[in-house]
Amino acid sequence: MRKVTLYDVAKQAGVSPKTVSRVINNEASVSDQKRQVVLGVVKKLGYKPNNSARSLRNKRAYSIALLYDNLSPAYILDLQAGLLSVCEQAHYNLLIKDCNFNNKVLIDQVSELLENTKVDGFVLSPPISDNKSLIKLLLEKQCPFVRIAPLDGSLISPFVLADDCELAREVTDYLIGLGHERIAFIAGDKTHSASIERLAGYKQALESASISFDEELLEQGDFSFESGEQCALNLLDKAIRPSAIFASNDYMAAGVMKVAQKLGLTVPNDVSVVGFDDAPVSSQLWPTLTTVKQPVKEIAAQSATLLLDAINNKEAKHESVKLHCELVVRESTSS
Amino acid sequence: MRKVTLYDVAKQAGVSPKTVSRVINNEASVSDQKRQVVLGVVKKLGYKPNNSARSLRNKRAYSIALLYDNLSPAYILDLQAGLLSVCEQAHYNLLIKDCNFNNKVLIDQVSELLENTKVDGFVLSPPISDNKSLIKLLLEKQCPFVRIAPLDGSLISPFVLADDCELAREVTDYLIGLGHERIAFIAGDKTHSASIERLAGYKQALESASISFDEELLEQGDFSFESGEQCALNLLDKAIRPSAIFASNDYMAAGVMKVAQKLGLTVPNDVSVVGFDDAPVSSQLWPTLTTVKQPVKEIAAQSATLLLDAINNKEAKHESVKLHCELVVRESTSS
DNA sequence: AAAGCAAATGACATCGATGTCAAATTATGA
DNA sequence: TCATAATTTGACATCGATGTCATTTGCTTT
Repeated sequence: MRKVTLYDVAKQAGVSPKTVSRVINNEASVSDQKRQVVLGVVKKLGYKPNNSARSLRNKRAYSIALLYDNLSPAYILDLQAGLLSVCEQAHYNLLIKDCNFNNKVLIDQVSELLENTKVDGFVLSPPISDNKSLIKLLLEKQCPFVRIAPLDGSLISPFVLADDCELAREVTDYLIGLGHERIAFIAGDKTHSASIERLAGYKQALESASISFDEELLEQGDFSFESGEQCALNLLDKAIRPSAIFASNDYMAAGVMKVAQKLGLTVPNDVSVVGFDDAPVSSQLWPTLTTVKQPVKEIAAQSATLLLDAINNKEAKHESVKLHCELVVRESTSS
Repeated sequence: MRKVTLYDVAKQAGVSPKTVSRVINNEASVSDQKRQVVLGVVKKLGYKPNNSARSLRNKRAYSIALLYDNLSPAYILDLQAGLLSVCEQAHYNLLIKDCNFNNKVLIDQVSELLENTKVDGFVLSPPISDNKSLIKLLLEKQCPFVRIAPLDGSLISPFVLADDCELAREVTDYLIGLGHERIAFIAGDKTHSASIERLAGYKQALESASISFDEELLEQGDFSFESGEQCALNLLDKAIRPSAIFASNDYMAAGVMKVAQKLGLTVPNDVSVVGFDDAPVSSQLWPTLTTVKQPVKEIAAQSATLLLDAINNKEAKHESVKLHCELVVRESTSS
């Protein structure tokens, strides 16, 4: 049983191959009648277009690439899963590219993907979403791309993000609701929009509750476990300890828990701790960590959808989409 | 500047396109003289063969697929990185396939990859490495594949694994060296060879040290955090507690730590804990976890190399490769 | 009913690499 | 030296889909 081609479909349907091609590609000038016939035969024979042939003719690879850097593995894997779900539907391939290297190499590799592999579009995950030289390149080459959680909210491309600010506000409100007033905040790497947004949400909540923002209670981390430890040391060493610490990701929160326990403090009795991201570690610690779950798969799926839109409809306007996060209350917080 | 094709090279080199093709594909019957000339021009023009055209003609996709199931995200990401490093060199694509679904769907999806995408080979990661129906399918279709850490050590395909048994022995020796005698073991999911091997190593070490194996000290987990908790509860509830617990992965070890701490025990003073895999969590706990680091990237790179060999040299004999793990001593163990 | 025009359709060439097979070249042996 | 075998080499067709452009069909309009 040979592979069915366009020609097989054409013969069965009694039309020319070109007409079948038109139907497959959803082109305009085909009569409804023939279109129906062709679609029928396509279904009957289980015809699937040959990607190699299409690529050859069209100079397109029918594939998109995900560029990522060393964030949390679980986050990256969820992104991949979300992208894959859409790509499979659309018969696109997903290429993955670990960009854990210097900028020059990144640019070279992306150029190579554009020129040789003819990748149709890119998904940039943070912090690559704001890589200036990369974005310049993609804009110059007019290659469609989508950014995930960019700092730069201009519509140079579609982008997708989570409502980090709102949820940070909600977390802080929740802590305030528990009776906390001295709530410390550990900010993350400034090159991620998430850091900025989460800090903003924290400040907003304080303001709504008329708690004045105290510079003393703000520490600057970089999303790593070690930075969490360091910041926690600074915070817990103060004359008057904060009664709650909100770290802007789970790795730093884990660092906080370690330091607290080392200092003989009990979480949450002596100090409440909150993280962000719902990384695996948040349910593998004791006490388990109250945190915020981002809809990472949905973010990725949306990104893929927007990207495919942009690829197949060059005139489409760029959109941005914001998705909802969810507070996950576990054991590391109490009044 | 148009893309360079075979024809451009042929013209410059003063030979026929077919000859260039022969050189590119390393075929035999080309005189050394012409071969040199062609290679020179190839380099000079920076010629890269067009994958779509090759695929179309050869009915091969120049890509391999990684099949994985929900193990630890960090493990999967390392596998991907190792595979990518080899694939990029060889100008192969890597497709990734999350197989987190039932067997029938898996088989369908793999068939689809074989028949439509024309994937050239597969890398099976555990526990898929021992999926009977999948292996049957691949053997029938004569599609090359490599298994990572299979239970079944027969050479139906090349396979790559880590020296789990030796390292489990080394870990146990290390604990014995610290003076421990009541060393408990938490086994992992039996469908992973790692579980079997790690248990074997543990038993061997006991035997060498003339410590008799005590059924009481063996618990059966499934690699999850929760199973670690459960097993730890069983173990720490005994009349005479074990003085050390060796969990066969880090997630279960994290579960053990949680339970120990909940019961008011101090790690490592009251009980030493060891994990396996060097997952991120092992350095995000307190105390940090003594564990074993597998060379996951190297395992993946080796797998890719063996797979590409098998693809490009159908007559090649199947090999198996075993790679070394490394004991990482951290804070969760003491005498 | 004839002319005029838009929409639908198809013939053919093409994308880039390679298999097939025949021609040209070189090597071998008598 | 010449016939014959072995090796190189190249002409041409082909993989499957689609762009180009010419042709046909169907529909207005006068």
